[in-house]
Amino acid sequence: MSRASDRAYNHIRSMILSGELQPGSQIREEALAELCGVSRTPVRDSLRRLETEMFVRRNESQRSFVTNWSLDDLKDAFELRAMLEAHAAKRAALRITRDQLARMRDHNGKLKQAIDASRPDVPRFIDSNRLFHATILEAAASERLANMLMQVTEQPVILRTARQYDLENLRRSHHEHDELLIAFDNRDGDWAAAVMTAHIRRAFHAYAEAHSTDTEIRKANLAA
Amino acid sequence: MSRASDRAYNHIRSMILSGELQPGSQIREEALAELCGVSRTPVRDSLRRLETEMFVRRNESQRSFVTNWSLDDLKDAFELRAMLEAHAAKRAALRITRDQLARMRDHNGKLKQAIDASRPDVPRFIDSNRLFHATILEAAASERLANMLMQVTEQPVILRTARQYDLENLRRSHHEHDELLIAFDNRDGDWAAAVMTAHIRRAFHAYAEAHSTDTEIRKANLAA
DNA sequence: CGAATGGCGTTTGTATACAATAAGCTGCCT
DNA sequence: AGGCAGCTTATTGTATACAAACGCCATTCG
Repeated sequence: MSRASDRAYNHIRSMILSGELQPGSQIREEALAELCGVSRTPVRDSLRRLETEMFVRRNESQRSFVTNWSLDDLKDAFELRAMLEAHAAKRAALRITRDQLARMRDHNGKLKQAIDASRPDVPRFIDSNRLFHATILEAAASERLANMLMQVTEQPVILRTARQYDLENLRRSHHEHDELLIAFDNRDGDWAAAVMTAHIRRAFHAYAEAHSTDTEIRKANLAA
Repeated sequence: MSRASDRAYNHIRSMILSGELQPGSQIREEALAELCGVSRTPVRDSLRRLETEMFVRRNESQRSFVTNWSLDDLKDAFELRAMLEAHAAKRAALRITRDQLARMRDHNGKLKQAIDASRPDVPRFIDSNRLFHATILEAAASERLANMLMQVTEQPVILRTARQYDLENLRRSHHEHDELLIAFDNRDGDWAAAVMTAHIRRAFHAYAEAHSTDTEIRKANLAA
């Protein structure tokens, strides 16, 4: 994508994710265009794209609004993600090359280093984690599957999820990755799929728990 | 969507599906705009949309081309579709209402009538089939899932698939739908998912067989 | 003779003006 | 007072002009 379009897309997306654009609020193309310093044309492109990614929705008369996520929506997205990633893992187990496997080991090694540092290095954890999963997707060798997973893997939500992991959860991730590697080594697709399902679903529950704590804290603050 | 955009989208899509725009050939926005009788703006929108649906792909320098499907690509799409529809069936089995169930029965009844006519009425079969599956999706109550399934359910491929079904395959579809209804009646999600998986995978193999026959006929014609 | 480079033509990207549509308001009628 | 009609304004849709990027071809230089 080109410069203005990219800028608009990233800008709008980050405004949504940061809460600068409130969930449920209306979005006007011209206002965004000014904020992004571009014309309406690339803004329109971005909105269409964000719409397919479900960050934005349009009402029956074509007005755009920031999507208001419910916990159920998130659960839905995670459920689909778990299914798709498990499928990817299964495919990957049957196709993965020595080189890809080596790279995955490397990523998981770096991930462990990030945890084992005196203070856990969360950004590094996140980056290694991303590369680890990206390699699986590469080994799965299905462009369609990759596209779909992108749609359901809201990087931002993931990111917030990881930030909220406690050390225990980070360690679990590392061990699950290790088990995945063994399953891959054995070319056992069903095993890989099962480990992956567990991996994603645990992540969701860790997120949901942190989220509900958040909500309770917020409620408490409001009550005070 | 609005008039010009709609027109462009449908026109381009049907030109791709009919083969009027050959797989692999480059697409120029202005040429399409003329063909559709609109300006480039709605054409661009349509191309972006068709790109996410994988009917069109763009090279690294933003030129657009009609996607050239391989049998493997189709297999991929069907595999994902089978997985997603099975998931939908499972969710539907746990949520479906009396009314939705009644409508499904009705659609499947009409489908049977279309088969039982003196000569099978394929368009009516296709329509009832579509409504049957749409009702499952409605009962599954996941907008995300519905969106994803749309992406992987190339109506046209489906349509050609159904056209190539022999009567035996149409009857099988009817019976599989019947079994799905029983699974739904029993609120047995796993049963429903299993039947659905079988249903979609059978459809794929029926298609692949017909397709390979086609290919052989074409080859024979070329050789002659 | 081959490879690099520069310019030209083609194609896409962006901005902007104008058209169409829908929402909201105002005032009138009941 | 309530609701509807018609107008006004806000917002999106479409067309078009211009800018930028890219590929292709020819020409030149090693």
